[in-house]
Amino acid sequence: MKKNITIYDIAKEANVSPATVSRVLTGNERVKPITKEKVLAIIEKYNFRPNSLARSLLFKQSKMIGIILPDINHPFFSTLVLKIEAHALSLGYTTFLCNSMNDEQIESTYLHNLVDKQVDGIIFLGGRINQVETNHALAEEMNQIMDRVPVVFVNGEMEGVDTHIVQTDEIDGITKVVDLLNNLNHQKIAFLGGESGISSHELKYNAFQHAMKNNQLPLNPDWILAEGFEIASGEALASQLLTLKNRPTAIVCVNDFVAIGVIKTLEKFDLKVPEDISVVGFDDIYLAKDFPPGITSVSQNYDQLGRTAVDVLIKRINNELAEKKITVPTRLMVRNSCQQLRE
Amino acid sequence: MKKNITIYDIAKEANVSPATVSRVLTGNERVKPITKEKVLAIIEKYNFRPNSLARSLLFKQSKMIGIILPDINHPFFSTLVLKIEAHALSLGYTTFLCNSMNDEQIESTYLHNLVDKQVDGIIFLGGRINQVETNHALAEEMNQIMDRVPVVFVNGEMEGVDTHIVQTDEIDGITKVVDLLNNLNHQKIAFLGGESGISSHELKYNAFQHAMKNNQLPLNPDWILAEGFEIASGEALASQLLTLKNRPTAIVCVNDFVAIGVIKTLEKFDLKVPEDISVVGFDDIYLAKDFPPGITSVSQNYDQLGRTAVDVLIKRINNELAEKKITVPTRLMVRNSCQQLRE
DNA sequence: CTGTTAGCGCATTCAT
DNA sequence: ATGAATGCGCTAACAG
Repeated sequence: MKKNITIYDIAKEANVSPATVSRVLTGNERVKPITKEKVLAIIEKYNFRPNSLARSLLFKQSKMIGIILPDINHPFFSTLVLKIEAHALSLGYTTFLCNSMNDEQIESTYLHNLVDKQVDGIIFLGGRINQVETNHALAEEMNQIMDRVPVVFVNGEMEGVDTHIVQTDEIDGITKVVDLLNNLNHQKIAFLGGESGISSHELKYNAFQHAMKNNQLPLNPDWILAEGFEIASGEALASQLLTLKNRPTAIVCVNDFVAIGVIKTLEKFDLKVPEDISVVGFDDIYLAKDFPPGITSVSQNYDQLGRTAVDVLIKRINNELAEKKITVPTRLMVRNSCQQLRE
Repeated sequence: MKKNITIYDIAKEANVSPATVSRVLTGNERVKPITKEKVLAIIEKYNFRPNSLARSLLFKQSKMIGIILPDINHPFFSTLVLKIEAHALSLGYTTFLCNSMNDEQIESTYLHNLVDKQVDGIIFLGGRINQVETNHALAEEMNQIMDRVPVVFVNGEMEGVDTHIVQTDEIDGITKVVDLLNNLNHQKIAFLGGESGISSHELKYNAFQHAMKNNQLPLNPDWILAEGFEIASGEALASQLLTLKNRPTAIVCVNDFVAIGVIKTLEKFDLKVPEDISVVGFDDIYLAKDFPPGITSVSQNYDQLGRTAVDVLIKRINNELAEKKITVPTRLMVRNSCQQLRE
């Protein structure tokens, strides 16, 4: 294309040394106003911008933060990423987004890619850090990465990997949900969705069991069905649930997608939500309020979650101390998908 | 943190020159197997990985592609980005995502940021390239960017900016929609959503007018309402439409979000979709099939759109010829939100 | 087959 | 206040 213009070119045309150009660029040292004007004019003229690769090479910092996540297409992630990006940008960092498409291989590739590109830190969401049984090889890899660049986990952890964690208080979230349903007189409550071995499911499921016991509500194994986090999962699970003679009066879903699938299926079977059956989701994706009848859900506090992750990471980057594990509170968003049980 | 390990460290420990290490790294030149083994062992031992910043500086290519878009939170963009990223990755490029949050200022910041970071090319979606009235200053800026790095526009263009464009055949998409409704005997058809001055609206609106005329259907100005691309826009517009005594029997929406808002509102007014009124969307976001009753929509062929954009850009990066403007066909996804008009 | 050297673009010493 | 020299980590010439 076109020859790259450098500070040398600017210097030559301005009859100064490259060092002087560099000085006006950074503003770190004094330059005589006249000289400065002259240099600035040439810079303007050629629309010159310094090569940030060269800078990064010199400074050993790129001002880039890598983000690894399973799937940007999921509202939970896209919303969170947006918050992370905005906050990072306000702090002078650019973010580098990597979709692993839930593939451990791609995850590894990106992880190394980011290190190669000299990102200053990495925020890791979902994927391998979301597995209850830590895969040893993956943990090992993670540790190697952390030898080079600080990493923050969001909503996950790995056995044998000692890093900083920012997490949603999923347990408290589910507890609030069960309490709500209990207050609405529901006793027959189902828990649908998720996948055994995935911590964002296990955490919630355990919290569900606890909360049910605490409220002295019966746990019916027939009403505990796990089979994914997608809309289709919700549809499949609801269909399965409806084959039972003894049906629950309320359904807690592992996330909003599953809740959407469940609601769709219930309506298909001519069961009204919330009149015939109450449904609650989790995540409070932007659709929760727009999907009829408006889904009661647990908000993950995206903004706080994202900001905190960035703040912790940047502290680590600057070798400052940071809390090892920060838990972000949830907020129950009550909408129209559940109501008082009618006798 | 920890001292960065370089090829010099590897070289010293292996008793070879840095050049030799570099050779085994790139594999471009022959190295005696024994030597190679030895070097590889040390690399392995330290888990060494070459600094890609240094490489990029040398090669004057970063193997990075920048993507600028208004909002990753919108399914249209997140889906498209996913396709772009996957294809780019398969071709050895990493993508650098930038959300402008629909702010021209941020858009500019990112644009320059990407150039500074020496991306090899930029894919531009939405934002300034989506305005019918090109803003001169922004076009100027765009041209300056293009002096340094090739740019491909997706679904947009700017007056005075001569670049490569990949676009969805929105006109044909809308035409298909009107033809469909016409075949279902609808004559009273509304067009809702969008924003005057935004090309993704104007294009569709004009196509709508044409198609209506071609089918000899009447255009009722009361049924043409534009006020945004969001779910809330659809709700507002539908409410407005329903105040009329003379109501349409079918509604074409500028996109699926608007369609969702419209359907929500219709149901709220006890109008059944499609029994009482037919609704069609655009984009075929993943929700279209899941939002009751299943929204008939026009698919943008995300995969083809994304791949083509990447392919064109990479051709430009490699100074190969590429078609200046490529139009990607749409596909009508017929679902349950419209039906034959009952007399 | 391998070592030496130079340079990618920049900012920062150390001189002057 | 400014210029010359150096090095960040790497690879491609050029020698040997």
